[in-house]
Amino acid sequence: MSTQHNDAIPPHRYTAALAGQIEQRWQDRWEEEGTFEVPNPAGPWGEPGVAERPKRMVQDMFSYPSGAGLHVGHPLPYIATDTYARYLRTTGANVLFTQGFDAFGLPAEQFAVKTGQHPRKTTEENIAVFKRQLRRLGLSYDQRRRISTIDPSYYRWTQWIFTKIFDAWYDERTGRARHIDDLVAAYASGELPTPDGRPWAELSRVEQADAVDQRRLAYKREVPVNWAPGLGTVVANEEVTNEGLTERGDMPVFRRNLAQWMMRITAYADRLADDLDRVEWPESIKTMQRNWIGRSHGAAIRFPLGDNEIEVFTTRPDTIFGATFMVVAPEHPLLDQVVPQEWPEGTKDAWTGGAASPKEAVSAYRLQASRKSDLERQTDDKAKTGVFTGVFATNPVSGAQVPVFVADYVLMGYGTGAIMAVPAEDPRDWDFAKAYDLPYLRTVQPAEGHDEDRAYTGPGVMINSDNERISLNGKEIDQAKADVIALLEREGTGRGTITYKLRDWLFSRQRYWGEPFPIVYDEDGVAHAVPASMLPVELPEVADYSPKTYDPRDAASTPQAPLSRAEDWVEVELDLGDGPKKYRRETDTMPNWAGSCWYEIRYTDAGNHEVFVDPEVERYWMGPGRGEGEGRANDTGGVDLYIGGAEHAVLHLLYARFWHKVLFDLGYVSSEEPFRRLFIHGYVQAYAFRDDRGQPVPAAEVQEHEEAGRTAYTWQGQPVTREYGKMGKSLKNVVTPDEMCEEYGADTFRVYEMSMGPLDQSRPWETRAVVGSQRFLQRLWRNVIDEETGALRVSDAAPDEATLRLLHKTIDGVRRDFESLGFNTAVAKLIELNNALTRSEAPPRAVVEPLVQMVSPLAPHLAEELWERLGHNGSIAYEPFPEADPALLADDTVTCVIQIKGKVRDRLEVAADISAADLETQALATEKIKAAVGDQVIRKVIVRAPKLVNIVV
RNA sequence: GCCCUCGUAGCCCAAUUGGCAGAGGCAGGCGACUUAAAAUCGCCGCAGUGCGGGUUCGAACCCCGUCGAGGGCACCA
Repeated sequence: MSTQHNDAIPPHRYTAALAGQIEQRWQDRWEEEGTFEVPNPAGPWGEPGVAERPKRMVQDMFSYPSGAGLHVGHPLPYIATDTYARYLRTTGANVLFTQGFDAFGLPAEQFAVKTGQHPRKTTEENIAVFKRQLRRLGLSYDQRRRISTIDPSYYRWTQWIFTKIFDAWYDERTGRARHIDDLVAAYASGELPTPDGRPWAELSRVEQADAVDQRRLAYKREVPVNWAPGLGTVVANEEVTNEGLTERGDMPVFRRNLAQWMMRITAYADRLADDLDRVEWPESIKTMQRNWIGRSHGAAIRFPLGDNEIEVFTTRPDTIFGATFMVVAPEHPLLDQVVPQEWPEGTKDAWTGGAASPKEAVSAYRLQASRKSDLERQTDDKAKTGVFTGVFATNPVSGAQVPVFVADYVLMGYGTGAIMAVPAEDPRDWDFAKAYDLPYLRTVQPAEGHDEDRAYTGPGVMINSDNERISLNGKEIDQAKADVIALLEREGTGRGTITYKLRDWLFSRQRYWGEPFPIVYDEDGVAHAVPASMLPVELPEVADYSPKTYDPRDAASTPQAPLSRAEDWVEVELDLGDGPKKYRRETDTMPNWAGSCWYEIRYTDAGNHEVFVDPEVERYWMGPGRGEGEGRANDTGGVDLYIGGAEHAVLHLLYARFWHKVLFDLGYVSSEEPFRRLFIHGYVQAYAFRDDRGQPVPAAEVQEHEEAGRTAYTWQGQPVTREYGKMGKSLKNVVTPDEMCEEYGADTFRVYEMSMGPLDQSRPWETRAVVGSQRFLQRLWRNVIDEETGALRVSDAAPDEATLRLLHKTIDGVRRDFESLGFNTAVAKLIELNNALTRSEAPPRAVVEPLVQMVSPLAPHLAEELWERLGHNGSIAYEPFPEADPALLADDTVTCVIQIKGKVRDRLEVAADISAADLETQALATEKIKAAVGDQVIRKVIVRAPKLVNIVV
């Protein structure tokens, strides 16, 4: 047996194996000692004096414990928040940092349907795998605060919040939510009219309940959904293919109206839009939310049509003189009343769809449109279809008679389901006008060079827009809008309006693996909230997790949720205050979003089983004016730093904001927003390689060659092509953190992830480059520890001037980088300082110790180990971050560049505090400059002392 | 189609935010150590910032146009 290989490696080298031992040891110790458990000002984890301590709350978005485990992309944000949290602890802050699991959801349920395995079992197994993988990375979570949405002790409070939303209504007069009792009182006193205007006392019990339900923030309503009888479930729009089949199983989908729980998020549209101005989020995400809310100011305008009228919504009332026709949605109710028997005079052939009469044409078109799913109507290519309805309406401003069409590019669900079509200024109307031989009239002067064969949507002045009642010509668009609205309101033909794209949130799911609703129905079908004392309503065991399925083509069938099979659970006798009575439980469950709508609040007080959060605890961690919010005007409060991916830019972040605002209105939290500062991270992506048949080949086995000056790739000798994108099993390019920890150690992996590039940018993974981070940590180790003997190498001698200056510059720079999440540049500065020390025989302790401290947020295990070997007893985690000495930051002399017309011509060593006049004199006097200027006339000299002089000749 | 990011050396990325294009890492080359190799250490950078214009004394950075990559939304009147 040969031991040559082992002999070659010094016994105390920082290898992956040694790193592994060190990492394991410190992870155990942190856990035993509860190093990262953080106290609260009150409640179960309350400690005296905490309320006065500065705090920070740092959080990643929930992770979903999928069965596939983690790849190297997943931990990127976790390592970043951990590094940041660790840095914050060294600045004296009380840091709340933990992580939990968003563990309800479809994948576990589908697995359960397939295998009969209880979703709780598979989910908990997945969570265990995740926890093991994450533990190995040394993330400094407060383990006590880790929560999982599937725990009854958590979803008890999710249900409780639901009952609070159910028991609330939005009072438009005050612009906030109030308890439902206030609504009953307002109805009873006549302060608010009942829905049909009759006095409250005259309504029956069921009618009263109905009147209240109509204004609840959580309410039940018949809404159109995608019903797939073959699957027995309702599917989301994105799960329906272009062919109108389900993505999973290719089952037919039918549009059906079903009673579903809804959340009245539209009541908060204005506040959700306006408060974006008060949070520190990336502009791109704010824009996406604003677009999603889609608040648009426009006008509702009534176009007379015989004895009837069509009300349209438009954002461009200024263009009303250019409205040459109108379009209504196929579902528009007016079509049932106004379509005549015969084509009127002036009907063009193209308008009729080949039908003998308008009635036939319209009903044929409506039938055709009804067969399309929403998605089909939207993706059906750009071709516009429609038919003439046989009627003309009157433009209330210009007086023109305009033909009315029905077309499915107008949606019943938005605005009024009818538009005035202005082809000259709207591309969709333009397309329709071209297809159906309709005229256009420009009312905004197009910019120079505009293609005459296209609609013009840009700015300009109004043209062709005047008559005896109004003149818009020559005015800007905004002014023209205001003028038209004023005229409409004066003449009673329209009004200025605000509409939103945002719709109420469909909150029901016909699934098993979700939170049960805390709702029961009495014998009249009236819904009652389950009182707090009876929560949680636990998920019952069922024999079969799948919903009842039907013949795939049986459109008339009705969904039966999996919970409805648990009959013993559904039928229940409760005493809700008026004696024991029989009730039926709601059998829908909540959507995946519910658990992630408030988890940040629960993190702050996860051990409290009396309330969902102690108000004092919430105020401390999330209240306005604290942490990052200190000194901020009009601060909203909320988590100090929330990091996540852009895929949650709209839905999760909007829903969580909505719940938070309701809780704020009802007085349960002091913060107005859940996340004061948001940071969106980039993705770790990867190259994938395909052979000539387009099949992915294992990326790790692909070889790189130089071929005719270009890089070529081969796998097992055959050429393959490279593409860039996500990491995934099917692309055979997955690299896992486990492999990296095995091969290099967790600290190396952490440093590499942080040094790859800026956190907000995506970048490709390159295993080959990880060794650079390992070498850095090895050099650091070697600067402290002798590889042969294991002895300390540091000296107590004072560092030289240059090293000392470098140290203080590094401290200053690294601190700034940590503050701004610039971990890649922080690592570069630390490598530079470390490299400066490798030249030294015995590196000075006065430099080594601060270096180890600065490395500790990035490579915490190694830093703890070195800190201990340097003779310190406690953990390095709370050692105060080194302070930079300002006197050592400023150099005595600097290199000044001298430019002529912006081109560098000479350099000058000058004192850092040189005056502008002296510098100019010196610069003009150097030989090179004198030669370069020659006899040219100096027109101007720009001096930026002490670094730059620019001479303009 | 619309919106948001990003294009700097063979590759990943810096550049005190309008002032010397190069901090750090990978790969590569040369040298030292070694019988040799690995490891380690030292040294080595003419890419002018995707492309075309503009503003400026001065542009990687600001503006306009254009091409490419990634992400998001989608007939929202």
